[in-house]
Amino acid sequence: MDLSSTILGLLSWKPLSGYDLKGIISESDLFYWSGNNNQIYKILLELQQAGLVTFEVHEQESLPAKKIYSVTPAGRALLRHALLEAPEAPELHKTFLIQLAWADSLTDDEVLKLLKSYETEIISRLELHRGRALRADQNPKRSPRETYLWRRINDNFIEACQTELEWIGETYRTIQEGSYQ
Amino acid sequence: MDLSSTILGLLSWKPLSGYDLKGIISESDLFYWSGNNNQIYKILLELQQAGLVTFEVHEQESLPAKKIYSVTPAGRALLRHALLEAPEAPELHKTFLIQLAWADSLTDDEVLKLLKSYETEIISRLELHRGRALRADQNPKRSPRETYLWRRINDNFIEACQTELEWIGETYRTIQEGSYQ
DNA sequence: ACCACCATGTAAGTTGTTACATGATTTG
DNA sequence: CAAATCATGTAACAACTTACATGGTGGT
Repeated sequence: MDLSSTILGLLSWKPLSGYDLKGIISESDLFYWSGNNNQIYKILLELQQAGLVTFEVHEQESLPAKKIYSVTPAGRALLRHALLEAPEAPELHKTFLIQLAWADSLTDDEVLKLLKSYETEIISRLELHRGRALRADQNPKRSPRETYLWRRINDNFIEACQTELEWIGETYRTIQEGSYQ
Repeated sequence: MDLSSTILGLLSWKPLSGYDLKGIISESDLFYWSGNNNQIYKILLELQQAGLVTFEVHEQESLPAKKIYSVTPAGRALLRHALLEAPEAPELHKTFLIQLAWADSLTDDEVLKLLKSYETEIISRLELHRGRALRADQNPKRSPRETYLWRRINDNFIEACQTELEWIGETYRTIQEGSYQ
């Protein structure tokens, strides 16, 4: 699942403009790309030239015109193919753990302070995902199963946060007590 | 924590060649970069030109000579500075969840098959990290705290796998029973 | 007045990937 | 005899980021 398949997926849900896609991608954690113009507009052009998407220009009064993209049957076929590819294990980019890995030159106090501020960071992520569970009305809900899967995807992020918080707590206590000796 | 700080960290542990760094980085999940030559040798050159590392050429009989890099005091100072930067929340690249997000066009059976094969993938990751806990003799152990932190970093990956497996199990059962309706 | 939002796009740069080149030595 | 390991490095390309350009509308 790369960015173009993700865009195909989004468009298979409902027709969207490049600007819409940018907004959705840059706000989500699931679609982890930055959502910058350069990539999105370039991919849309490529998809369109490959006959996987088409667009209609929607003129608006007092606002710039927008190109609303939707998936062609060929696009749907390609997406389906991509969805059946063998799942890959997640890539976890936990830079904080790298920080800890080389923390030997830091004092206990400095390490504890880092753990606390990491905890704050994770808590705010957790709040974010919990909030997202409530206003999930803009999620795709084409079938009961899809509604369920989207809730489960959000749960996945919530559970990851909770596991991380437990890990932080245990690590913090042990260092504070010096009981690793 | 970017790749150059990571390399500084590795060299602050013990002097290493570019080839060593490449091996360590490409085998680890913690240091999530691919560990390709192009980046590593380029960064080593930059670090050296900035006076953050130095190298000694070690000639070997019947093997190519190697440049063994180590950190200078300036390099250590910069690393310490990087270690005290505000921790960032992890970036989770779970492409499988994106696959599920657009799985509406797949049958229940196809989704279940994907979940099973994702489970297999995660189990093998778990085994990998469990194994790594046993032969952790090549980890840095400059202090009891560092030994502890490296064990905890490995635990973090193990716990993430376990949480993922529980999530998979619950999702699988619910879809199999159709009890999301 | 200034900033944000809408909506498209481009330019310039950094980072990251795969593949190649060299060449001796060891392993299957 | 082919492949992998050791060890350095380069070339060509793909992916990604930040910033800019345009220009009207609406809010503080």
